[in-house]
Amino acid sequence: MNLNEPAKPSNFIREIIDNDLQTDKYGGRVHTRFPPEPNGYLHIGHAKSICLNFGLAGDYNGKCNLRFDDTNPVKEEEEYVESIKADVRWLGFDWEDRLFFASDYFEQMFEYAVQLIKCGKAFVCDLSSEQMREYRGTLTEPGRESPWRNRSIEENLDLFNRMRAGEFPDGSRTLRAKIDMASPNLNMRDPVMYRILHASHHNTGDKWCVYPMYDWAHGLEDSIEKITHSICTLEFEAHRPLYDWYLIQLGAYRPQQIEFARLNMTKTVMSKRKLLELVKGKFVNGWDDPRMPTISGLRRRGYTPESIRLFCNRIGVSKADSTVDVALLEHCLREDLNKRAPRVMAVLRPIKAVIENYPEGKVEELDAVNNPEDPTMGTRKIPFSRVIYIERDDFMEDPPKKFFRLAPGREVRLRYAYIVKCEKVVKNPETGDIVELRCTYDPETRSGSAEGRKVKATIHWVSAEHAVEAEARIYDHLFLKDDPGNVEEGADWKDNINHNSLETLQGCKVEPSLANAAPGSRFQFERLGYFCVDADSKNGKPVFNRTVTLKDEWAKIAKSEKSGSQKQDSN
RNA sequence: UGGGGCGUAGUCGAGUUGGUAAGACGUCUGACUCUGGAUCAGAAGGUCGUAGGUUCGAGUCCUACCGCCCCAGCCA
Repeated sequence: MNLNEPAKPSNFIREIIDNDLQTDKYGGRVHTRFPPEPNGYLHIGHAKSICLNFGLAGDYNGKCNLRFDDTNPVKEEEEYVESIKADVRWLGFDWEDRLFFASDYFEQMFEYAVQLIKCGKAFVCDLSSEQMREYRGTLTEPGRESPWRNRSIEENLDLFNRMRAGEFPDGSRTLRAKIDMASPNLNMRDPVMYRILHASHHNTGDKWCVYPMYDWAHGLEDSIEKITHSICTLEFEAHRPLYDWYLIQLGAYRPQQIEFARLNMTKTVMSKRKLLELVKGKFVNGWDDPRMPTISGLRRRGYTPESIRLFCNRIGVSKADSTVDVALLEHCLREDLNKRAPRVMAVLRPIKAVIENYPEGKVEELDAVNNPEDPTMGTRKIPFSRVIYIERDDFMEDPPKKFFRLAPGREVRLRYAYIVKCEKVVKNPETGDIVELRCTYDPETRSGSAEGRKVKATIHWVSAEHAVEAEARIYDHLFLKDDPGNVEEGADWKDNINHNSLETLQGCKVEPSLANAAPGSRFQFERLGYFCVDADSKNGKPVFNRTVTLKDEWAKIAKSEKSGSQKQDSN
């Protein structure tokens, strides 16, 4: 895959692979897999894993499988497998003909289990889950062996087959590996391999009523698919001895498990549980709410696959717990969109401006460049007339020193048009609100003319007569704090939700070219930010999601002045 | 507390066989600009968790300590 992306920095996984290639451990092959459980939507943390696994395969001329780890029918649904496939594809990765399901291997896994029983390494246990917990011991005390641990091979075989046949109720028995109840690694204290679950599975229906546990299943899946490097997150580190143990007992092909640190990001939450809670609790409008860190949310927000891949390559891979600043994600987005997004003029909070000395009824078609970063994107015509809308924030009646936009008696350039001067402010006599601005223009200053007068600012505008009415959804971070999960005792992470993370603006005025913009298309609203057409748009009434603002020097100045004056207030 | 991991600038994160610390984001300066965008130039910011030791020399090796994360689901 040629993504035109810079070389990825080295990391400890590449070192392992390089070394394995040198020693010919896997015959020169690199074969990875992305193994999601279809029990939720993918998020940016999964994107890190996807980019890692598919990226490595691509860079080393290997392969990467998409495999659903669907071993728990009570949590998994078809809806999730479809969304996951769509998200991986959207991110730009291709599993070709290698779409697999753990459930495809259930029969084979069962046979492997029989093999383990036959060599005396597994047994059917009748302990209840509570009893098993008691027998397991604690972190500091060894466990005790199950009283069922020494059943004969024949009895184990018989019982295990009858478990499969559905003779026993849920929870009544398990198949367990016979390892070591005194192991300091609790995962090795005779772990459960199969549990009885009379539940129908999204893939196998009611064929099975015993389902394999993760530790038993995962290594087998990797082994069956001849995976070379089985990359997973840090919490599975303590499971690696078990992963290895099963495959060694079976004499099966054994991949190398490698663990890396999962992604955390500021101003958001990443756990499936919390994400689900946000959706179920209606704190957001579904999994694809543009404030969600889900792939579908980011997509709807207007993120590009390229920007997400770029981000994943830039954050690197390591074993240290870390939290990446969301500003880096946003930086990658701007970097990508800056090159590609067509520029367009849109006024989000309009204020009317009448250019008094401009002839009534006259309309000029002015040339505007579509993208100064890319001349091949050409130009377009935009209409200019006597009455226009400008951004309310671009005018201040009593501006501070560092504000150099429009104010009474001051001049600014209207982008692609003329220099205008504010002559008068018209207010509602009752409320004192500014209703409109009366301006004059200098006919000698039309864009492209040889005139060389400089003004301190250029602002965007839309001709009132030609404006298209639009809705804009202004998104901000979903959480107030960098680490929403880090709360005092008794407090809830949801207390950190930013209740102003969505502001819906009606009556926005956008240039006519946007009237029928296709859902999903992305634009830069000049001076404001990048916006993406939402699927809620109707013909002639587009809805825009603000993807991300432009970097805004003025916002920084305004903010620091504000906090400066607050400091003074408190003194 | 038993076991397994991890600790390099505000945040990520490179640091091959020991020769006194890449890069990116963020922050701050300046230049340029018909987007206060982009671009360009530059700056600040690190006792490499701490303390010892080996060595001419240690982020890299040794020892001890400290801190953080994970494991006691018939979840993954």
